[in-house]
Amino acid sequence: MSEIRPAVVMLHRQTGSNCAECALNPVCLPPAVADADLDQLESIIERRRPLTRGSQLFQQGDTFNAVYAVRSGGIKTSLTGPDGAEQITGFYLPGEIVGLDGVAEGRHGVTATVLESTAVCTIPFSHLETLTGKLPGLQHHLFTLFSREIQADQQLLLLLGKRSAEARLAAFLLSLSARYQRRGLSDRRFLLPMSRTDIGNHLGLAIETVSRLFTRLQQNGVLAAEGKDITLLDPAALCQLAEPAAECADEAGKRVRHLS
Amino acid sequence: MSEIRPAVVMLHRQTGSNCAECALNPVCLPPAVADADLDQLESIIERRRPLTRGSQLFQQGDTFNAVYAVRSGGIKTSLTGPDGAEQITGFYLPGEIVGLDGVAEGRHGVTATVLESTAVCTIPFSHLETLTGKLPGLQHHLFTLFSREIQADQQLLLLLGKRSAEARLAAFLLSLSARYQRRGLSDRRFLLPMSRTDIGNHLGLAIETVSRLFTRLQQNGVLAAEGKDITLLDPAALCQLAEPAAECADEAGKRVRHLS
DNA sequence: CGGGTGCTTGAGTAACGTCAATTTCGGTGG
DNA sequence: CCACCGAAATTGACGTTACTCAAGCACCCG
Repeated sequence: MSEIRPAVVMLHRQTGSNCAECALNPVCLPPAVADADLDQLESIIERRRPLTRGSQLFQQGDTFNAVYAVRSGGIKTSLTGPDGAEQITGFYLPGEIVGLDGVAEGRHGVTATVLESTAVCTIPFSHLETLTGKLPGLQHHLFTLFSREIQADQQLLLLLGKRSAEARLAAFLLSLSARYQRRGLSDRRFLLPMSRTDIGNHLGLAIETVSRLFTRLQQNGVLAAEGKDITLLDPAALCQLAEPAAECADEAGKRVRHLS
Repeated sequence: MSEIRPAVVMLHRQTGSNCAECALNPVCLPPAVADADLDQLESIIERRRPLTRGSQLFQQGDTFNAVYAVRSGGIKTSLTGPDGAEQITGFYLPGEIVGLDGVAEGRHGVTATVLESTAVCTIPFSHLETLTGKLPGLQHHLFTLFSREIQADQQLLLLLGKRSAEARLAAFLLSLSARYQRRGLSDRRFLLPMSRTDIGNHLGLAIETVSRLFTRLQQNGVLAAEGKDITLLDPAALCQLAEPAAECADEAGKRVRHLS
């Protein structure tokens, strides 16, 4: 419909074949490593050919060998209960690290599934661990990544435990927006790498509820959605919805109240 | 009513004034450290006088300096949204480590509040980090602790996203039971260190719902509750409730179906 | 003994889930 | 390029779970 293509695709070929050239450098592992040590890090990283939609990086219960940096595309991690109920615990965008949960028991606690054609860097954890022993900066950075994962999960707990369906979806979209912006992409328009079903699952909502919410947000002029192509028309309003009674950063001095 | 006192109190004076003597040794930091190196670990640990109920170990937003090992008592961590909504993200029992989330931003992402008279070991993180650089076993154990925290949060996500109120409470009680057992205490009878309000908050339920559930579980003979003194009469039934359609370890060969 | 806090119980309701019927989209082969 | 198929998404009607509001009770601490 529009001539402008969403910005997501831009990133694909900017990720070079080594860390120094990689466009994701600032949001991945390397920032904590001095240039001189970068080749040590690189020597342990394996790059595989792109994975196709629906394939799995690892499954819940698999022995834990490596963590994975997403180079392009997207990954979801999900947890299956004994009764078969599945909860998507997170979505991982380029530059983010998947699989950190597996260290504890030596087995992965979640299943990692590819959302769209996706390239990853495989980082064998035992090698990484010996390297962190030598590079204090890298060790600290790895602690930071663990810690960030914990904080993300806890933010989601707040969302699932205390927020309305509307607030959950609003917060989710804002989170994606911020993460795209951090990678130098548009924070106003982006392509959702996941289905509505996945969004609903992740937010603890029925898919029908998610669908109705998208419809409502469009009716209220907060966003425009053409399938997975999302444009945030009024981020401030979205923020109001996400965090009732919070002071949101407003762009044009307007305050927006709860929409019916 | 009964002559038997709940087992929780037993632990209090078994925690010696150093790691080697500490009864929690197997569930805390030291298992990964050779005896020869234990004094190095001890040298960085500070032991404070016990904290009183309601006091705070740290607050959300405080600069991150240390992590804390619970020696006796109990701690809750909670996250407050911009609108004031509060979500309790976890409860920490003796031997568990609080504060790992703070590494990422250098500030604590949660507030840690004391539930009952509680003693902690303060472990300055910068010191711990230099030590982990020297002791690979300790480094790995620390990664494990991070990872375990992530897995706990993700299990809770599954609970909040996919389970009924009844299943949430059942799973919560079983989790506590297992953790007490791990510390050599009774898995059948224990004292809840937290209030019903806290339980409700943690599980994303209204306090009235929690209260009603306790009543119902007692009517069904699954457990007996006298205030915070809980006795699990039928753990297998509780497990059935926690994980619909799962095969629970049953003690007497009886299968229990969903109770109305 | 009083006041407060925490817990229980009941009645009414709202938010969200379930079920079901269409419609749209994306991929595939003719 | 178009026709077709299945999966994904939308929309509506209805049902249920768990929340809210409200009242009463039990317990702890001063």
